[in-house]
Amino acid sequence: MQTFPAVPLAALREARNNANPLVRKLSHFIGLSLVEQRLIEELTSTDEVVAADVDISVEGVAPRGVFMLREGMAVRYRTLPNGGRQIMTFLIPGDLCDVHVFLLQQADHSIGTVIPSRIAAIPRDRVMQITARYPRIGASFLWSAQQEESMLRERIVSLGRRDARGRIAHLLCELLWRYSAIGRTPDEMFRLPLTQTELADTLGLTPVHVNRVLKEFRGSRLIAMENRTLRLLDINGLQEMAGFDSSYLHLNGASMELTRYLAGLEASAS
Amino acid sequence: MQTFPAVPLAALREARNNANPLVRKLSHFIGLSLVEQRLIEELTSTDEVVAADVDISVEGVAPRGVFMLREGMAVRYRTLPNGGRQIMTFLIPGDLCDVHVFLLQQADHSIGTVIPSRIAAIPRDRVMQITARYPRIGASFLWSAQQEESMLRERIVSLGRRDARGRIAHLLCELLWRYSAIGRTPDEMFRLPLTQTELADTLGLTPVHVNRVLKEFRGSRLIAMENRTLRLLDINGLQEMAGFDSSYLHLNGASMELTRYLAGLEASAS
DNA sequence: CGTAGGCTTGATTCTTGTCAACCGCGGTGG
DNA sequence: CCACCGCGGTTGACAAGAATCAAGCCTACG
Repeated sequence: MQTFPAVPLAALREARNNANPLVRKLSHFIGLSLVEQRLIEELTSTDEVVAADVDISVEGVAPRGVFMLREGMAVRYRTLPNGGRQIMTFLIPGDLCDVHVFLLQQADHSIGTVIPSRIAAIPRDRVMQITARYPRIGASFLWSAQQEESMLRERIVSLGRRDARGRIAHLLCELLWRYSAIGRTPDEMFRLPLTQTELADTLGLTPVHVNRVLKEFRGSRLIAMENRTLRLLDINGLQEMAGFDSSYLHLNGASMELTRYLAGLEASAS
Repeated sequence: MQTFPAVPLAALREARNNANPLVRKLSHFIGLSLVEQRLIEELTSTDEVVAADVDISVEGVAPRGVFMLREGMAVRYRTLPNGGRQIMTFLIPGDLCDVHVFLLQQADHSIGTVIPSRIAAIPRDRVMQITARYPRIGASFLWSAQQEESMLRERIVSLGRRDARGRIAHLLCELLWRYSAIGRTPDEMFRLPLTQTELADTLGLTPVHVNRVLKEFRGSRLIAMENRTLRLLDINGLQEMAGFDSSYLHLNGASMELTRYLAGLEASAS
């Protein structure tokens, strides 16, 4: 991570330990000042409880506003004419939903919780105001969208060119990295609240086959599961099996050049 | 498509017949004024010839500037440790490349031509200026990015939940719709300059299997191929086989509400 | 005229899907 | 308090879709 005079180290440390998962996530891209952190916290300050298996946004209807997932887990998915469904993405705490979807007449997929969750509804015009006024926040939101898109591409690679083992291993590694980016992976362990059917719908497999592969992973001591909590025992083994390369997550910060450019914008805006 | 007083019908007609494929594509989202059309044409006025099988942007290095594909065809792809490759997207004329990638330190995938092509390099600061000054152009670029993302999700659905026939049929339908959106499909026919290996690398199949399915399609008179030009003989049959629903391409225009909102911005900007 | 890349085809293998049954647990209602 | 129910996980037997291996063919091109 590049530090730059514009943001003091103390602010950086603060961001990395911030209780707000969005601030933590964004801090992997750019150092946010304390003011910027407060603004993001305020932007995502509402708190709404959503039960498990509830659709927040549904295919075919005009998307409702922007929101951030605060706690829990949600999936983007699409149901097919033949009854099947495909999960495209997992939303974990700190994930923003579709800052730009308002451009579309209707959502082309649904978003639904898989476990009880909490979301922060974000008024669209506040987003507009803040991103216009604070270019670094705007840039970090765009970065977040780029990261999501990159994850979509990586899923395409998984589905197209990895076998069942590789797909599952890759997904587990991805989740570990993402949880770790928001500071929620003590001991390479995280809660995996997904049913095997949900995993199958994500990975283009059947629940039966997912079960068999997980069993194999447990047998070869790659993972361990105790009451819905997953522990990755052999991360290197999993990463190798998956051909996992974390660079697609872009967690290594903005370039010096961009950081400087944004600092310039910041200065001229205020 | 919603017409709105801000843009006269003549301009709409002009956009729909514009020689610039980007203008044509964007006109499916929003009616661009003649001035806006001229600006986009000017923005994409440079012309650079690129041979077949040349990488325009390569994985691991900082992305070069924005460009538009003017003629030909390119693919986004990633090569895997084991030597395989996965194509994620096709770029056809009018496709913009990564208005926002400059945020990333390094590209997570490569972009390369598959046939001789022509591209228009676009200076990033001109994009910034124009999108800031002309919100409708800015919005249409964002729409274009949303559309691309939507195509990524649809590919995930294909790879995850459609069999070989469905995947191929879906891809052909998608290309037909996209070519038709830029006015290049006389008689449901278009040039398909891809080798079967490239198709396989897109669809998560082997070249051999792609060959067999195409043979079957020809046999059942779904398609016909004569010297590298493909004709879809039975579009309904293909769409049904694929479970194809074009709404993910979002070609049906912006909502009235958004159109009005952008007109407002336009007015206040000038 | 020779060659390489791409297309075509057949024989065979194997990964994954399908079908079916059973288990165990948590919730619910009698 | 207990029987019932349903969902999710587990396992086995079998089927099928796609991969693999291998060879021949055509054509554009040097």
